[in-house]
Amino acid sequence: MLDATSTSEPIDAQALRRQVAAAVRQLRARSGQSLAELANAAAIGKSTLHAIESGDANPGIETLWALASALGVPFSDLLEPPSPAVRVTRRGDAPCVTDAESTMHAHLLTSMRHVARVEVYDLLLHPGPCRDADPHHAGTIEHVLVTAGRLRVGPSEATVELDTGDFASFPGDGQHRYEALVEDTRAVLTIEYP
Amino acid sequence: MLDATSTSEPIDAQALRRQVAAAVRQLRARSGQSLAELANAAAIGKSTLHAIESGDANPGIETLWALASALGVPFSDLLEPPSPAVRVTRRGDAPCVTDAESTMHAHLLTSMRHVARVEVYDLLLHPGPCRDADPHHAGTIEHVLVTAGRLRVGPSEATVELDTGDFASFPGDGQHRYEALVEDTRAVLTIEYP
DNA sequence: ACGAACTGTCCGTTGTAGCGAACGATCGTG
DNA sequence: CACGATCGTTCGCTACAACGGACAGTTCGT
Repeated sequence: MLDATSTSEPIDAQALRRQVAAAVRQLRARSGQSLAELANAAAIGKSTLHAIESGDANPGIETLWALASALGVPFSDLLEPPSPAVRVTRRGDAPCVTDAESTMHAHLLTSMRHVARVEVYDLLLHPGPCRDADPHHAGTIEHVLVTAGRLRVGPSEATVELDTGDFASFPGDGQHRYEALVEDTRAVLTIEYP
Repeated sequence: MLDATSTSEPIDAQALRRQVAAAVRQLRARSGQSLAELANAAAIGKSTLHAIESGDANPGIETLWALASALGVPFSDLLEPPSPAVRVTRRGDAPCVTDAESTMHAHLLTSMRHVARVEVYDLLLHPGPCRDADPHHAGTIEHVLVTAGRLRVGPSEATVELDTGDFASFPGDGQHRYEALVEDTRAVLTIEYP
């Protein structure tokens, strides 16, 4: 019901510029490109890119689109702050919706918008580490709800421990782990492909 | 190395302008605002808004942000084409995937393509009938995996009984029912909005 | 040590995004 | 029918986004 589209939204123009600046700098650093290289790849001026990265420019959407294309990321990655590595919702923390007769209690765990594909898995795990054989496509996000037992999940460098009823979301395009901590651990896995 | 992030992307600047133009026109029409009203609400010039809606402008991100705010939609709604019609491809059986060490058994329950929004709920139900108060938008589909207890679900005229571990999908835009048959029935509900 | 080839930053110029004001079109109302 | 009100449109004007080129601070080879 309640939308609450996302997290911290830029409120003023200043914050918006800083957000774009930070995103571009970070993405360019990740790709290892130099300022001139990226400017050339995106077919924009070096000074233009510099101004954007410095936060003292209000780039047009065409310029920004060229940048996003050259960086190989969707448009919104430049405009919205990156989501944290792992988002955990502990049992009971999620907003609860109850019907009139109070026969049903629904906890909204997550909401995905504009996704191309979603898969839902029923997971049964035995204790022991289990690394995903094939890393998924860039941009995939995994959502895990533990329905029985205890589970350690997340990106390899930042795993979290979930109890029964806990929920977590994390990027699935990098190295990540699933490790049941007790016998007969069960979970529902929802994979979100961009 | 070409992106191919998602669906139909604007390839050139021309298409991008037309996309933004169409989105703004449509959203403004939906909100019932006049051009002058929206321009005033977004604190931008009427002529600016007209140019954007006509597709002969390359608006800056600040202008576009102000527009998205005034329209009450996330930024990306103006830049990415609206999600195409829903086409649900349901997999009847649940193929089982097992990793090398046999510590994890994953059953693919369903796969949704090209959906605009997906919500995941953790459900706790007490025995007794429970009719959904507000029927969802046309085209929504609900997917239910019972993780504990027994549950009777489905469209009011065709409910089915699910045991623990069973999974079902059914349209959620009509009259439908949730009824736990035993105490402490739990389920994971995935709602798929077109 | 010395260029050569880079890095990112700072100018001068130009095209245009964005603005307010003026414009004709359309619609009710006295 | 004439009138004000509102619709979307068009027209200069100004500010600035975007450009190429010049600039200083690096890491390379030889």
